Amino acid sequence: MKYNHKSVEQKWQKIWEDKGVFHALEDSEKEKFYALIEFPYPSGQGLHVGHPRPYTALDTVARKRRLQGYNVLYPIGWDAFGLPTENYAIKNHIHPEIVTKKNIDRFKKQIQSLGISFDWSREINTTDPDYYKWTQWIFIQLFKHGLAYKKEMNVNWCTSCKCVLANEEVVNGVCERCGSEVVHKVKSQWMLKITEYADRLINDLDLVNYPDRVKAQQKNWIGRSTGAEVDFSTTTGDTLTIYTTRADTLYGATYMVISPEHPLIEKWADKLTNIDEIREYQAAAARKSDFERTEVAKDKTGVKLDGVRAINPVNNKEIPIFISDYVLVSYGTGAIMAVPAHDTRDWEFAKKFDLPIIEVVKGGNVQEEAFTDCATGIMTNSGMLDGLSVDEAKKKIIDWLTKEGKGHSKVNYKLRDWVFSRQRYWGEPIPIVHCDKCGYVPIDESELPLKLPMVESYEPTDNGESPLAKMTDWIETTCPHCGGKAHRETDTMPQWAGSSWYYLRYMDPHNDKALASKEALEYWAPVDWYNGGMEHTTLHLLYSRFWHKFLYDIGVVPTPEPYAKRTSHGMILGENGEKMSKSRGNVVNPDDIVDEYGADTMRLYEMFIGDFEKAAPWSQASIRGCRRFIERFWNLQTILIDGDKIRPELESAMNKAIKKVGDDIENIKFNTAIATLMALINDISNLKSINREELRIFAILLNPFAPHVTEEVYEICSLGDGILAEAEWPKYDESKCVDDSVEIVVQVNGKIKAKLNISVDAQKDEILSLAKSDENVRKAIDGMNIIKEIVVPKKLVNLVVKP
RNA sequence: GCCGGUGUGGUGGAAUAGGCAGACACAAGGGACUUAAAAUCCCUCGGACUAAUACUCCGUACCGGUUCAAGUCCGGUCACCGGCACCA
Repeated sequence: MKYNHKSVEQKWQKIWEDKGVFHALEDSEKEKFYALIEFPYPSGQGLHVGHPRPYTALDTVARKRRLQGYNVLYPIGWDAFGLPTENYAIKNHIHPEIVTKKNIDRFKKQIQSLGISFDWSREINTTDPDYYKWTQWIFIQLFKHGLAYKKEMNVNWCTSCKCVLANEEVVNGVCERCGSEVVHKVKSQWMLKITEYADRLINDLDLVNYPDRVKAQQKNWIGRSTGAEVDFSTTTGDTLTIYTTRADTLYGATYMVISPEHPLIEKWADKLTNIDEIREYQAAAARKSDFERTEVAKDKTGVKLDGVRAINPVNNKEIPIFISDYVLVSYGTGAIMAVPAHDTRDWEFAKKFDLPIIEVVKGGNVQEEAFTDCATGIMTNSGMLDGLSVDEAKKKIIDWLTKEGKGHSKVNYKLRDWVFSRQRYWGEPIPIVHCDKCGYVPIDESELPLKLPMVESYEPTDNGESPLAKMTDWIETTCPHCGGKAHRETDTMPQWAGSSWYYLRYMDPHNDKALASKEALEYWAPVDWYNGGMEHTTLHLLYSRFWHKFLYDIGVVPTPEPYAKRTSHGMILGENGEKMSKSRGNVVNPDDIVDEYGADTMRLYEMFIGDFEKAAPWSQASIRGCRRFIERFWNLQTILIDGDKIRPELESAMNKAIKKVGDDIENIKFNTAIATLMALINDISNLKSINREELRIFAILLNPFAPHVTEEVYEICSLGDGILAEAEWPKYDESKCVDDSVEIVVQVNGKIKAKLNISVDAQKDEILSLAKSDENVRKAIDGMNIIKEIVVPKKLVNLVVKP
């Protein structure tokens, strides 16, 4: 009896669709379970085998939860704004809307062939005006609350995309998307004040169940540090404020460094005798691209400011001031006190410019290298701080500075505000107009959505303006505030906008009064389980937590965090162990696998391939093992016998399997869950028979992984009215998970000498005497003194002997 | 440099809370069935020493430690992967 996956899979997919069995229920009394995968970007390349890994994983969880009686929401949609589509549209002279539709159709067909239990009635699309209406609405709320502002600033500019990038989108000095060079440009940009939420984005990580590596990465990115701001007076009478985390080393400051962009330089220009040299250094620093700036192991460079000196507030000593690009204008105050004895960068600089190095913390040899250990050092050469530990000294000096009005404690973050404008066509228009009289004014909410106008050309402009800037008809409008002449914002939102709140829309996707109804939000929020890639940890995941917290603050959503639990899948690599990509020629298309082996085999293999959280190379050969397993399951029909109870010979194995498979699915150990089922089918094959109850349970356990073939067998063998229709996830009996007898290992001095089958409830003495009576053991202990006897019930015996 | 992670057979990978290393698969080799092949079924499968599936020894990146017992815990080293990177 050959298993025909094509007809069986088509049959069940049609039944599921016709009956709408995966539609989440409104107004249900049942407990809810909201599972979420990161919605895909519908690229022109179609799906590759990496996409279904997370989809299948949460599908397995979702299907199991349905069998456990939950009202499950497992939705999908399309994150469809973005550059590749736009670039394709430009090249082929097709409107991006048409390209998007074509790509979505293809993705949808491919995903549907896998039999994932998505609720397609809630499908969303970020480029749909009915959807981006609410993206724009959120932006307006951000604006009204002062969290969106426009600012002239130095931005990252991708030379190939011709578009600004957020800090998060610059990787190793190049564009995250296309790998092209990123340069600095001064432009007026829309910004979102994510920094206002920095503390809560760190602290509230305690409220959620994320993997430690995700939490660590987010904390790292936000980069909170606690230190102090200290005011140094200068010989010009100006105050130079610096930020430091080592206020304790204030007596060791032998010079100051300010960034090349520091505003005091302009102020001091006529007092500086070497201003030409300084200007030259400033210009050189400005010319550097991000790539050059981030290059490692650079030599320290800088120029001394001749004509101005700073005064150390603790001892009134005059010290020189330098400019150097190792001090960043965008962090702290853009100025530092340099303590070469206790900071490696300052040490390098001091050695190069031959500046004094004064030890103020004992414990190292500061002439050889900077001593940066805070834990063990004792203060010295530090007046009032002498003899204190570093921690004590920090506290004392900050108290002193505060009292004297010369400084105060201060928290700083590496996180910067989010650069939110893009000079491209295929994104949400920013719903703001500029009026000469009223400034920036949001359009009236009743005017939403502000639709993208049809344009002739989506080509980005070389002068750095959005393609929309050429649309004079569209740009010219009236001010919603005063009715006077105004013009529209021509930049669009970044791709991250639509994905920052999409999980809310799934809860109530067709609502035209609100982004989702209060009732839907109350019932479904938060997302119970969100799986996604590690690459989104400091981008999408952080952005969406920020937006959610804002929506929480203005009373739109009922929970402080969007996602209760986060898991992360590893990448599926090509057969050669490298990342799958078109250029490497190692891309595997899931369509071919589904066609040849079926969706169930494909799903099973994706889950069996290895630890879900780790990367795993694809192996065409290994798939066959999964197909064999499906066929062995299918062929259980041929050895089916009557019986409505698990037979004693399978009782322990089946109870253990129910327990193990259930636990493993919850703990994302899908590979061992499947291994357990494979081992169970081996046991069953050895018995050469399976009864109806055993087959029924086996089919239900396998169903979340291989939903088609299990339903088919369930139906053919008349095991019930259908797994989805009526089956419940089986329960196990803990008392039946143990065998009557267990194998006990007998060791002598830690070496295995025998294995004994002993009744589980055998007592210590009994086990010992049985162990000692084994012939091999007797030989090993003969003529020796037993000095220790270790008995671990149900596990082992270890006899420690000496001659 | 800092933060996080990983290192186990020919391969992918197993091994609650320190207790039989290699589950479950793939590949390989041998056999059965077959005119033949495919499919299926059975056997072998870390290494050394062996006639042996008998003994014994070695073996979880490397060095050392704790323990009756270490892939697992501790200290150190190396390699690789991911993130951050002159953040004061």
